[in-house]
Amino acid sequence: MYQAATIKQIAQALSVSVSTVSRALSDSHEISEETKKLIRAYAKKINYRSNPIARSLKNGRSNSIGILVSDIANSFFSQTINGIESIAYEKGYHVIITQSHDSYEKELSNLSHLASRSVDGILISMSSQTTNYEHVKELHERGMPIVFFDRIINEIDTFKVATDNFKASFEATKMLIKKGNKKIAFLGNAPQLSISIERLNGYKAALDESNIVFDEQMVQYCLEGGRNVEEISNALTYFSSATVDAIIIASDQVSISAMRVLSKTPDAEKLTIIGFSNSDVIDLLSPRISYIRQNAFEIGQTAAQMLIKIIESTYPIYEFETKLLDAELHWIES
Amino acid sequence: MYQAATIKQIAQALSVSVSTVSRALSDSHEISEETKKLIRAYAKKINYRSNPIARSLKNGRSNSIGILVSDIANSFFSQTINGIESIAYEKGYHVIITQSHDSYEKELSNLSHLASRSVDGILISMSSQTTNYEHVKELHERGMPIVFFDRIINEIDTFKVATDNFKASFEATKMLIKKGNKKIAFLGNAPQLSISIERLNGYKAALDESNIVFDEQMVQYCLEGGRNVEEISNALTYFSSATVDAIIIASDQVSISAMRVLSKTPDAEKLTIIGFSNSDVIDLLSPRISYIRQNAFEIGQTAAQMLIKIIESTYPIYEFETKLLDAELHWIES
DNA sequence: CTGAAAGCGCTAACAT
DNA sequence: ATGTTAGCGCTTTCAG
Repeated sequence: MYQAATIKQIAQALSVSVSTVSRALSDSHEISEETKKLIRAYAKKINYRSNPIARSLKNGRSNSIGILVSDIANSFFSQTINGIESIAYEKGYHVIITQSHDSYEKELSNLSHLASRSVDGILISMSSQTTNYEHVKELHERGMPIVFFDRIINEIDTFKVATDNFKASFEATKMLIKKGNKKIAFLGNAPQLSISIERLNGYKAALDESNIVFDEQMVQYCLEGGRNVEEISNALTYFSSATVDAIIIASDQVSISAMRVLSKTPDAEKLTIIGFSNSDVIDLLSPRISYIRQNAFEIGQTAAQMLIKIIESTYPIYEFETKLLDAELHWIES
Repeated sequence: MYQAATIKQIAQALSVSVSTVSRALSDSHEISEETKKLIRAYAKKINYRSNPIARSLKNGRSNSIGILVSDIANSFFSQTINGIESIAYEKGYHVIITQSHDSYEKELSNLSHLASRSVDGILISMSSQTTNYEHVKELHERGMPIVFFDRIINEIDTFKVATDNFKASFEATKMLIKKGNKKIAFLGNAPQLSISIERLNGYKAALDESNIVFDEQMVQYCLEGGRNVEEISNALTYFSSATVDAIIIASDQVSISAMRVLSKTPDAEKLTIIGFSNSDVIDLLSPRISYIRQNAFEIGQTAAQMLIKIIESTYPIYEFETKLLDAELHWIES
């Protein structure tokens, strides 16, 4: 097996103490330039690299952060992760990615896995099947730095980053109205998710502003977050039979799954669809779909910056900010 | 700050020694059932979790494996990662994912990052811009367990897993020929990649079997692996002007980018396209494209199993296997 | 069956 | 300017 060099070996080889080596390598001012040079040269020669695990044990920090998302195959999340990584890397942190696949059980086990002190903080986007937040609360109360992004929860007071979902949904709905659609339906992810609630509120507000009466029947949810195509198929069939003009789809995965269903639906062109999606091929799908693209990369960057701020803060932080970023509406004339 | 419970605390609280606690928690046979029960109960009560960093330092293993892929947003890779995770999780390993974004520099720094972070082994799919393999060789020679998947290299003797690219490409080309296409072009990723070479060979063999003379002019490569749309656009324009009947696209990312270009090309329907792709919406794109879907999840699982086998092997391994998995050809009649 | 003690590699307070 | 020592949390001989 591969045996890495240690400061002890360097110390013995040069007949100095380990502390001298340690200090020399961290460029301490209390070591003479000569010895520093000597030690650095030898360290380089035997290709010494400091053991991060030992250092972690010593100073109680692992210099790694955990990420919990529902699915990395989801374009929104893979883009967010790229944003997170760009900041983490720059600041010297490793990133450990875990996926809940929208399962509460998986979320639970991933969080406890991450929490067992191997990460300095966690970036969380909630699973769509989670309705009980005790596990996150406990983690937070025990002092684990946490930042929520995308699917945030109000129950915990910390930094949060997301798209301005209300605004994005409001504007999308207004656009649908402006284009002459009368009967507009809303198809969401699980109802307790922040993204579902905020996007529904934006939708309602837009209807309201145009004096369209909100109709409870025009709202359907996908409890399994778009994984279950049948769920979506049922909702779409229901909307069709209710002679809906347009649908706003409030989730990336649901948008894609809905497109799959619609591609096999004869009269799909009659429906105007606008969906939240960060898929890089959303504009190539048929039938055509207008879409709302979130600023995923920047959401990731912001979340990572916030988390590292908490981790590196010497004093406890009591003032937390919730940052909302604008999304882009891409209207496709059909 | 968050302070985790330690075995020391348990020991003091129950007036036993730390070693007793350690042994009790690892279910050693030399501890009485009574004390075990007592200790486990208290450990559970204060929510004790063993500190993996301390354990790593002690036994020289981190129980984590590193992954290096070009891009997690690529469906093939996100599916592969899911396969890797399923095995890793089951066997008690953490997974640290890094992306090269097909850059040689990034690959270099990620690998040294992973190595110094003391992962127990690394799963590698080479960047398309890498032509010098010294960095990987050195890592391997220093004893780091490595398994290559998808984009493998011959220069290093270890376990490897990939699609049977020759066969997949051979069959796809045969299908194109069978469907009456005469002039068949090949569009690949970077030419030194194993996936490019093997798929080109399969293409050549199929032409050969049908007595079609191989024409060097009918082969184009994308040096930037599909990131640069212009590169692809040029290749496609070139093929068009050469009145090609069909194109086989030998890379996931290139397939998607090519579709983007073709969606804006007037006579795109005249071309028959067949591309390697694991995108979950490939069948919804327009124009229609036939596709070769790799068994990504299983590739990931196999690679992870191989790596863990190396890591956990007590004796050095000298016999290495290269496993090739079949892909599925999805022919779409247009 | 249980305890004492060493040590994994590193840092830092406390000597000298 | 350099050395000594203790200790981070855990496992594992070695001693009872």
